[in-house]
Amino acid sequence: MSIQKPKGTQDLLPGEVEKWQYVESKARELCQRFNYREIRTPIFEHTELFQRGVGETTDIVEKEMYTFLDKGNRSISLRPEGTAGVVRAYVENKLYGEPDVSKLYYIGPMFRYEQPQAGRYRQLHQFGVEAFGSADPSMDAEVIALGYTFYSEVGIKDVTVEINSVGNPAVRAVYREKIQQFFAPVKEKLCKDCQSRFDRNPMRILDCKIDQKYGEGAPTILEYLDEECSVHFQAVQDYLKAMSIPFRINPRLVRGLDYYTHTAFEYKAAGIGAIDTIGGGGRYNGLVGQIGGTDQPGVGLGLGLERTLLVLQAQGAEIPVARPLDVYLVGLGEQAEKELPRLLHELRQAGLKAEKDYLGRKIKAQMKSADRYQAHYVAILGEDELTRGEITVKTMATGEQQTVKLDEFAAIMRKLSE
RNA sequence: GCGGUCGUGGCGAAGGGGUUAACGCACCGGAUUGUGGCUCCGGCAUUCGUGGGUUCAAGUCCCAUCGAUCGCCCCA
Repeated sequence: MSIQKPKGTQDLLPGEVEKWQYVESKARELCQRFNYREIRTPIFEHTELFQRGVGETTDIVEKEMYTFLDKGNRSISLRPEGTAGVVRAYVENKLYGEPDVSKLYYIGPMFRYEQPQAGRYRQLHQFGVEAFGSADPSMDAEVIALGYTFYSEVGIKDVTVEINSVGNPAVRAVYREKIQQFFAPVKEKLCKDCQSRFDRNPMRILDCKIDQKYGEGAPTILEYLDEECSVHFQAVQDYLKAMSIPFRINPRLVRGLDYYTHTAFEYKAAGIGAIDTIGGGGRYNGLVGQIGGTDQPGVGLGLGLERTLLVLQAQGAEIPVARPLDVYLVGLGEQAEKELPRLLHELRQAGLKAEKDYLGRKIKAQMKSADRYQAHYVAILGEDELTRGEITVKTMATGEQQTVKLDEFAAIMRKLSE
């Protein structure tokens, strides 16, 4: 058996890759309008960054990282998400010293060692933004709006925005205790997943499909928000309403990363089997300080590009693919064929998309090939034309033919193709 | 990490122990000495993911392994 791609990875072949280019260009163009600038950070980092940043007890760090020792015996991990690396770069390059907030975006691969399924890969791609330096709720709202705008401009219909406040560490500690108290009496009746959630992440029990009935009437974190948290959360909502970004409050929304404070949000859409989350993010006010910088507030999001494309496909969206050929060159006879590379190059220099045969096939097969490429014109150079210094140009749609001077060929083709 | 289903040509897909591995699409050649899309004719898997086993005989049964796919935990 020949070598295969590693489990959970994909080859993006021509025909598919154009869709990625389309989505990526939409993201870049959007970021420009929102005044976010691109940042490119390494695909691998010191493992410690993710342990400290993402959180030691998260699933991502506990069981999903690609970690290895390099030849210098350093523990290195492929990045499982984008925020930690960007925060590290922000701190290391002292971007907090800039006169304004830092608004950054990235597009690139992330790696998680998981069992693949619909919409889940070991190498996945995210488009993300991070905004540092402002704790203002208008920043949260802007980031949420940016993600929503991305989905709608890329052509996805029916994206649901869910938001929640996860408070601050003090609020969460209190709430965690309350929720454990609430579930303690029925702990033995919960499904086995929820029994383990009880200690690890009790808020998740509320999310469980099996134990819905036990969750009824459970306290929500919103009831325990302190003054500051609840004012912030209300302001985010007000801004979203003012921007006409539809959203719904989901007090049970919990994210899988430890660093979130205040606002947490997710984008959901149907069409990828059992998975409905296509992107998410939130505010992370303690993170920059934890990574070692002077403490700076931040808010960001990460959107899954595979999931974006899958939902687009499920919705039957048409994504522009390859553009047809302007000219296909056919040569008949040795002498004429020798002229083709030069003519082809002239066409291309004139800005045209042009092609010829490289397999020594007969004219019939070459015409067929031109047809497959949806060539607008086929230019045929035979011995007759060559001796007269001319070339025959056939308009494929009509079948009409004309003869043009060889030395005016590229210029004429350019005019015809305008 | 766990569970279900599946693995036959470039693609889709029949065949479910008996020995030339259907068919469709695509592709290549010809009918048409220098012209595409339609039609007709012809060609195109020493081999059924890989390894081992059962059998006189194995795509076909058994085991293992790898992969795909879907789901669980969790997430993009």
